[in-house]
Amino acid sequence: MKEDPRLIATRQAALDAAQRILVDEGVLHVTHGAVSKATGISRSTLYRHWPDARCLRDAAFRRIATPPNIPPKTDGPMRSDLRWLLGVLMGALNDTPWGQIAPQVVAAASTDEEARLVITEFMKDRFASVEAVFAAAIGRGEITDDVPVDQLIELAVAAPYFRKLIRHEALDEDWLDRHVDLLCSYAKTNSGR
Amino acid sequence: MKEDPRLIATRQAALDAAQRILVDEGVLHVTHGAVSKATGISRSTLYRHWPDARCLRDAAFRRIATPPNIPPKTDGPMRSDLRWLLGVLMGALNDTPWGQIAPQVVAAASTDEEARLVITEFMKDRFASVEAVFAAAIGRGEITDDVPVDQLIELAVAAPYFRKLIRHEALDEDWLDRHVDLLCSYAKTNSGR
DNA sequence: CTCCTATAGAACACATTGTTGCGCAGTAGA
DNA sequence: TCTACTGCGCAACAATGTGTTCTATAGGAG
Repeated sequence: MKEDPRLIATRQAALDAAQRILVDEGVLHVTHGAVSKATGISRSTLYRHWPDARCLRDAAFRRIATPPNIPPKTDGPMRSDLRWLLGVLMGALNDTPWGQIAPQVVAAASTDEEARLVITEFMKDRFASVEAVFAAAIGRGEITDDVPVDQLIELAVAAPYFRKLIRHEALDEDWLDRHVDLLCSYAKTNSGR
Repeated sequence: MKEDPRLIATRQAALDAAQRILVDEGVLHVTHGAVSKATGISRSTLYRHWPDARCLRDAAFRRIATPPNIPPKTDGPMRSDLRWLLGVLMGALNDTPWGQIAPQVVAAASTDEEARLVITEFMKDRFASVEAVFAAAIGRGEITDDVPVDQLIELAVAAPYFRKLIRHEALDEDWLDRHVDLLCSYAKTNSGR
């Protein structure tokens, strides 16, 4: 028993519009009325699919907030691996819908348990990627295992997020170079004490 | 020609209530109606003071987001100054209304120009405080002026914000000690190259 | 005391949110 | 093809929130 194609078409068109509104105008503007106006789908139909505003917003969030898989690169040298990985992260913040809705997910996480899970899982994944780079560097003997890796990981990820979400400063190649330089410099000068 | 005490009293009572609503229930619930119900002040009076909902919310935000004056401590040593300053910052994030509404300001700033101003001004102030510490350390010769101070300032502030707002991890004394250690260690080992 | 002005309160128009009932049209199964 | 089902559009509706305007009242300044 297949699903009625009308259901699928409506859901897809509505969520396309909801996603666009979420990115362009913010979560507050993702309403049944706005989606209806944008798509031509009647409000009553939208209410049948998503009983209230929260359901609709959650659906729009979930559509965007799925973290992409980052293929690991840990073949060294450390600076190269780190630069590549943080470049991917920076690119996601700059050029994908994720970067645009991240601030709203952050806000939601302060009151909403599910949003908090989404973001902590997301960060756990990011941290693991960075940790793999440092672990590989330790394995190659580039740095020693007495450097405070956990702190460096946090700083590595914190900087681009802080810069983008809170300061609204540009994330560009030049900044990234300096950021990676600082991380590597610290890691190396604190090796083998 | 003094200002009518009625004006002052009304503004203060209204903003007190608006602030409480903002912290307890979120920005969405900060409305003229809600403030009116909470204070007994009539809606028309509130509209006279803040012509629309956005003005009212902005006023409530600004009331909380106004940086408290941090008495500067730059008499050294650098580690002590930095530890003290970041301790104040951490305390603000942990124990003041600012820590509670910061996520909402971050989210609002992604689409709202006024909120962005609030947060960038706030950060400018924080950054200036940290910079004063480094400048004093350079003046005393603790570190040299070829250290990338701007980057260190950003990391110094980014870490607690990232940890609190995005990771929802604890900001405690132990973490702060390690954070300050790392910053100072980097600044000193990269002095006088 | 008198003038000025802030406030309270009510009435109003308007938009948004959410619900319900009905006719229509597209879909699936025989 | 015929029939039963179901999603959709539409209109009407209540409830709430937003913003305006008017008048009467009460408190403050000179």
